[in-house]
Amino acid sequence: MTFQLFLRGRLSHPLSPDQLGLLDSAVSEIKWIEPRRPVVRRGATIENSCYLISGTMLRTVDGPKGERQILEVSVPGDFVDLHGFAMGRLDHDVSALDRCQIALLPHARLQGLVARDPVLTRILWYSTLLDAAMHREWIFRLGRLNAEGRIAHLVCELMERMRMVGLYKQPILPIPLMQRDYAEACGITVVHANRVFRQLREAGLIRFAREGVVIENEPQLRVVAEFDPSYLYAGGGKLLAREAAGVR
Amino acid sequence: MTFQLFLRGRLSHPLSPDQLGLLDSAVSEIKWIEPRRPVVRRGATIENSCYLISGTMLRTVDGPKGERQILEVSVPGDFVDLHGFAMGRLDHDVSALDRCQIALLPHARLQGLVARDPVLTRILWYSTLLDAAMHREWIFRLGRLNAEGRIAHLVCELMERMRMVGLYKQPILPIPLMQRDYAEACGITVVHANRVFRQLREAGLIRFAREGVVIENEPQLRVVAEFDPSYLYAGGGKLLAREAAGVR
DNA sequence: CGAGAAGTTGACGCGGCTCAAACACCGTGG
DNA sequence: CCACGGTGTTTGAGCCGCGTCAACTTCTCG
Repeated sequence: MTFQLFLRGRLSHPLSPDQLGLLDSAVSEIKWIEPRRPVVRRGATIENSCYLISGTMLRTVDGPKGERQILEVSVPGDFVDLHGFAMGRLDHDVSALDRCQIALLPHARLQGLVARDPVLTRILWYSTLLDAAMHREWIFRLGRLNAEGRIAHLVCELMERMRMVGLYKQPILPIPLMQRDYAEACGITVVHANRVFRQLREAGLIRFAREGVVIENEPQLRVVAEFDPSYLYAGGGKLLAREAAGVR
Repeated sequence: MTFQLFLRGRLSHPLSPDQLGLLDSAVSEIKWIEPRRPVVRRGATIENSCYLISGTMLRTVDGPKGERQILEVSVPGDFVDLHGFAMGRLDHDVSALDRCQIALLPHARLQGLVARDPVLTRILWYSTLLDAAMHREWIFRLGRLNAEGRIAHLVCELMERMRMVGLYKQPILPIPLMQRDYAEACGITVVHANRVFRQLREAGLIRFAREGVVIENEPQLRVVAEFDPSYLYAGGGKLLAREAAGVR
């Protein structure tokens, strides 16, 4: 069941066996990617979209001076570059963080699928919009939080997303990001990321480890992160926490 | 012709009269919004999507401590909250910057349109993906550029987008953002935004004015901004182009 | 012509960057 | 078995970009 985790926890009704079957039938190939290997390069015209079955992938852009910015961390169940189907090319790079298993879906087959099934089309559309919603929260994170808040916020997001696909087993967040990756995702330097991790460790919130961050005080971490998970659309969309919490 | 500017410059084949007619028929109401008035509040379930005919709108989020972050500046021809159609609610606020004219499209009618016309559906999907692409560039801007670069980059983007819809007439960029808005879009304070504008003025790149920034040295501005417009997909995506042309 | 809002400027402090060095952890080859 | 180099983490010293606080000026409009 390749697409078992697809949109898990993000729809009010889970995908039907029919829909899962249709998606399965659009897969041309399943393959493994070695750690830190690129999968799609910015600007290349692509003929497949890529669904992540297991492992972690990174979406990044590089500035003209070589500065690397991580745009998103993809976890199992994510359609990594589905938007490439509607856009024809990617405006950023995609690469594997650790060893990844991916399914390739030729655009020609997606084309047929979309022509035949409007409901599934809407679902695919929705999944690309979830990406956009996460992008917006990253903009907020980078624009309005300090270094500590940014790292805490990123950890909260990944924790929440891993929980939705059933891959977060307390207290370890099994995503092997290095401190450099956290720095590149949060717009700070490695050195400062390290200082922030120390600070968070001494406050008893999280501990950094190779295999993944260890969460020691999730409630307090959320406070530091100013984290409101409603942008992740758990359950497919309901009331927002910030609103439900009271303030107008 | 309400949708004359829709995706102008973003498709290799312009929208057909049929497609424009279909969109027109989905409009329930056209109305004006006064400056700085909210249009959609975060979390509210919405029944219409909102297309911007003239004026400028802002998409923003507020943190729990009241920090406001601008997520995007919408210009005429933009479908401001089309993603609300596929998601059911918005995760951010939308408000008018100046006096705006908008067209409301009830989701029920969009629903019918989408069920009937797969090509137009793809085009609408594509337009929401353009938003996501801009979001990604904002992430890069906030994560990797300093204050000067961020403001320069924002100005470059707005210039380019206004040019695509034929609304940038040299040398004025007719978007009445205040310095506070630039600050809130770029993750800096008003005071510092002001210093950056002085710096850019003394360097002869741009001058700030109420009615809009005056561009004095576009090539150099792009250098400072590290600006690469490819993320705006001028000319459109390959796959989509074929479809828009009516090829099956 | 008064009042509020937006823009401008200075003084000062802090968060995060830079440079630099040391330390821990690995896989490799002698 | 140890020596070794490479990569990632940790920590310190000093500096600068940007934030904060607080005036003051200029614009706009009633």
